[in-house]
Amino acid sequence: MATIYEVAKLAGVSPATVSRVFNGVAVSDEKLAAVREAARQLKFTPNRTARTLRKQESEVIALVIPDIENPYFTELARGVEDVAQKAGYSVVLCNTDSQLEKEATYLQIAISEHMAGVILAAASDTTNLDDIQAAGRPVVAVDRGTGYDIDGVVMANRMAGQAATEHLVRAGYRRIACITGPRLIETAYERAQGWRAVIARQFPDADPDELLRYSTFRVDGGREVMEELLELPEPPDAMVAGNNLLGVGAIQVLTERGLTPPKLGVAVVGSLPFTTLSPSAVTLVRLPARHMGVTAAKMLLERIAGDDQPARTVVLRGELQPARPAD
Amino acid sequence: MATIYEVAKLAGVSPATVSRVFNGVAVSDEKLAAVREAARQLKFTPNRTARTLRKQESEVIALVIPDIENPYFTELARGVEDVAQKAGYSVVLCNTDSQLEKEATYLQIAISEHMAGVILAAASDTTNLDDIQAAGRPVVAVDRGTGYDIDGVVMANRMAGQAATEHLVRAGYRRIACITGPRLIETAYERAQGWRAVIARQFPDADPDELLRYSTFRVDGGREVMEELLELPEPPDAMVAGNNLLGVGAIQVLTERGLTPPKLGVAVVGSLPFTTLSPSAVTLVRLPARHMGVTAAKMLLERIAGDDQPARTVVLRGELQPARPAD
DNA sequence: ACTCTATGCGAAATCGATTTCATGATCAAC
DNA sequence: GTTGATCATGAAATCGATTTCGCATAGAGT
Repeated sequence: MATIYEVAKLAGVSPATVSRVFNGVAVSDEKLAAVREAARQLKFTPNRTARTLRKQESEVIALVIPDIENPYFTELARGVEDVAQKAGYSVVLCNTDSQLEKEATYLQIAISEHMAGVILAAASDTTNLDDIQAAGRPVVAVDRGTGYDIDGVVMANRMAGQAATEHLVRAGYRRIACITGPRLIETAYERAQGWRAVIARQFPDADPDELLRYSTFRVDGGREVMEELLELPEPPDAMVAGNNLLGVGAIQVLTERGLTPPKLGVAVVGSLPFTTLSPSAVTLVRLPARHMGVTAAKMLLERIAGDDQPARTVVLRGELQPARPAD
Repeated sequence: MATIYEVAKLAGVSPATVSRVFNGVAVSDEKLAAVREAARQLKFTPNRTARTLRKQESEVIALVIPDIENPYFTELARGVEDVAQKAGYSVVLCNTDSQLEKEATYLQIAISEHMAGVILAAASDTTNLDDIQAAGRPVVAVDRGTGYDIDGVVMANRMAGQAATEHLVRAGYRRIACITGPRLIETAYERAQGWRAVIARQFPDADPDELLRYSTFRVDGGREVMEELLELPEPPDAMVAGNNLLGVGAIQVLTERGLTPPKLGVAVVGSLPFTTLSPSAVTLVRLPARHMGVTAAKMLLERIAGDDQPARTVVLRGELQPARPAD
C-alpha cells in the first residue's frame, strides 16, 4: 500500500499537506488537486493503524454480548451496526458465552486496541470495568445493568412480565407458570417479578414458587423446564417464557405432546422471528432489540464525541402482541 | 496506560528487553523477573496498535457476511469465533446486507487496519478482491465462491437439493415445487439444480419452470413465493426450500392456511434452530454451518502462518434428517 | 509605508511497540 | 593464552500517520 510519503512526493508537497487534505484542513486549491490526483494514482488509503497510534483513538467500537446465536442479540447488533457504519465506525462483535473470563479478555483487547468505546451486555453484574474506565473509554450498558454509573439502555422487564401474564389471565387461564433465565441475570429476575406480582394479585391462594422455574436463557433450558412443569401433579394451563429461546424450547415440547398453543396458553417476552407457528397462536411482548442497539450506539457516539453529561438510562417498553382469541 | 518505556525504567532495563520478555525471547533470569514485577505493578498491557504498526499485521480477522440476522451465518460466525479466539485472534463481524458497496468498504477497512485475513461469504460473484490480494492478505471464501483462485469451504448444494427432493418423492409427493434464492447466488442456483435433476428424472412430463421460484433468501421472500405457488391452478403438494429463512416463511404461510406439514410436504435445505414445529414434521438437509466456520478459520490461520500450498476447496455435505412418516 | 494578523506549508517530533546492529561478556576449544 | 563462537543487552531506526512549531507570504488597518 502506498504511504502518505509517496503521495507527497508524487504531488510535490510535504506529507503534512497530504495529511491535511485527508483531514479537511485548509489547503490551497492547486495543492489539494495535486494531492487528490496523486492519491488516486497510487490508490492511497490512509493507514488506520498509524493514525490510531498517533491519535490514540480508533474508529472501532466493541459490542460485547453473551450469545451471538440468540436472534435477540443479533437484532441488537444489527441496530448498532447500522448506526456505527453511518458514522464511519466499524463494530467488533465479541461473544462471551456468558463467561466472565472471555468478557474480561475482550475488554482488555478493547483497551489495548484503542477502541473508541464499548457497548456491553454484561455476562454478570460483577463485571469489572475499572480498567476500561481508567483508560477513559466510554461504555454503554445494554439489556442489563453493570453496577457502574454509566449510560444504559434496558427493557421495561417487570412491566413486560406483567403484561404477558395479565394477558393470559384475561384469556381465562388460571394456573400460569413462569420460566425464566438464571436468577442472577437481572432481566430474568425482573420479568419473573412481573409475573409474580400478577399471580399474587389474581390468585392469592396459589404458591408461586411451585410454578416458577429458573433455567438458562436457552432453547434446551426451555425444553427441560417445560417438561418438568408438565410432570407436576397439577400441571399449569399456561406459561410465561422469560425470553425468546426459552419460549421456543417450551413450545417445542408442547407441540410434541399435542398441547400446541392455545391449548396450553403461551406468552413470551421477546420476539420469535423464526417461528413456524401461526403468528396468532402465541402472545408476545415484543422487545425492540434493534431500537435498543440504535439507541445505545447513538449514546456511545455522543460520549465518544466528548459529551460528559451525567449518566443516562433509557428504558424501552415492550409491545404486547396478543394471540388471536382461540378459534 | 503504562508504556514499555515506563516499565523499562522501573525495571532498570532497556525497552528492548521489556519487549523481549513479552515476546518470549531469551533474557536473563533476573531481568526477566524484574520486568515481570514492574509490568505487574504498572498494570502494563502492550499497546496493540503500536505493535501492529511495527509488525504490519494484527491479530484480527474479518468475517464478512451478507446477513447477520440469519442463524445460518451466526452459527458460522460462532465456529469462526471459537477457533480464532483460541488462537489469540479476535473477529470483526461485518454485515454487508448483500450490498457490494458495503462489502467493498469493509474489505478496504480490512486492508487499512492491517487485519490478518478475511473470511468472506461474498455478496455476489463479482466481488473484487484485487486490492486485498495485492496487500497480501489471505482470504478464505465460505458458503459461496468468488471467482478467484483462493481457499474455500462450501456446502454440497446440488446434492442437498437432490436429497431433499428425493426424500419428498419417496414420501409419495408428486408435484414438488422449489423455492430458492436469487438466481445469481450460486448456492441458490445449485440447490435448485439438484431439485431440477430429480424432477426431470422422476416426472419427465412435468414442466419444472412452473414450479420453480427464485426469490430473496429471506423470510418474507418465502412467504410471498409460497403464496404465489398456492394460487396456481394446480398447486404443488410439496415444496423444497432453498434455505432456512425461505423455509420459515413458506411454513408460516402453510400454517396460516391450515396446510401444516406434512399435509403439504416440506423439505428445507438448512436447519431451523428456532422452529416451533414438532421437529418430526419437516424434512431437513442440515448444513454444518458451525463446522464450515471452524474449517474456514483453521484454513485462514494456516495461511496467516505462511502456508502457501495451492488453493483448496473443502466441500461439506448436508445431513438428511427425514420427517417422521405422517402419523 | 509600516505594522499586525492571518494563512499556507514544510521540518521535525510524536505515538509505542519491534527489530537490527553493535558491543561487551562469557566460555569452550585448541 | 589467544581465537572464535555464543549470548544477553542497549541504542537507535523503524512502521505511517498526525500535529506542533516556526517561517514566509499576503492582505488589512492606520
